[in-house]
Amino acid sequence: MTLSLQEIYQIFLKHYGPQGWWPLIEYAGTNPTMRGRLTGYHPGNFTLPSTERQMLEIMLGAILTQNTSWINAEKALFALDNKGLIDIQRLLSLPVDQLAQLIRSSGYYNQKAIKIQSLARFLADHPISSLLTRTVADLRPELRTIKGVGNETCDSIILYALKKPIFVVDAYTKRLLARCGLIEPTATYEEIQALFHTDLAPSVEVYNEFHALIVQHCVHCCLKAPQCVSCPQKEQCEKRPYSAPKRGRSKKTKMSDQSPTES
DNA sequence: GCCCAGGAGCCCG
DNA sequence: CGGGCTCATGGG
Repeated sequence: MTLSLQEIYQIFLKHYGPQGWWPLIEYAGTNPTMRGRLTGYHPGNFTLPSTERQMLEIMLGAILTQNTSWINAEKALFALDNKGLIDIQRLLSLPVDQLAQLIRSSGYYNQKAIKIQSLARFLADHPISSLLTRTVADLRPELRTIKGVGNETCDSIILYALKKPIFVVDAYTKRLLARCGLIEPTATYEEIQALFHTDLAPSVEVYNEFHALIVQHCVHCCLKAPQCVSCPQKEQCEKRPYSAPKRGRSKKTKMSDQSPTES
């Protein structure tokens, strides 16, 4: 018998506990041993973010962590904070190459510098205070016009920065649901998201916690090579095979031939 | 050294 | 509209 999404949520919450997302550096920074961790920043506190500064930090983190471990993204966030750059106007006035160097630890830093400035440009024209009064349906298509804000980043911004109910789907979500037999491996982002929106009543708290729990579960248990022995729902999972989508490395990127026969 | 991480854009059939 | 390629650092 396949589990429902509600049942999976309850099992994960009981097994892993509240995750305290989205991580905010002021909560990590007070205790150096917490840095780089995905959990424990402010578990159970859904009043955050409470300031526009924290909302901007979350939006920046959403871009910095694209296809990148949180620990590397967070280092870049600390670097920006140290320069007083978690600020829309300062981000815009900084030359893009300097911004790129500051966020080097997050990888793809040239692209992410452009993405961050395109986000900042959008926010300069659409103040966060004005975004907070709008509906999800209204917000989504407009945020998607920002360069570097795709499906997941867009929904992370809406849910975690603006605290409006939309479910964030990521590669982990797809892997988990495909293995459990709740979706086909070919399911699209919208199809997977619709499943959550249909089966769960709209709730910022539940969507927040569930997505964070899925990440926790997939990082520690439902890995590329699944560790089913430690899975809290192993009895009900269909354990279908799932091969991860290809990650651009199929062809070797040789930087070795820099100068064949230079004069 | 190798594998991988909370994607997105672009280009192509 | 789906698939392949590119972008890139740092931790395990």
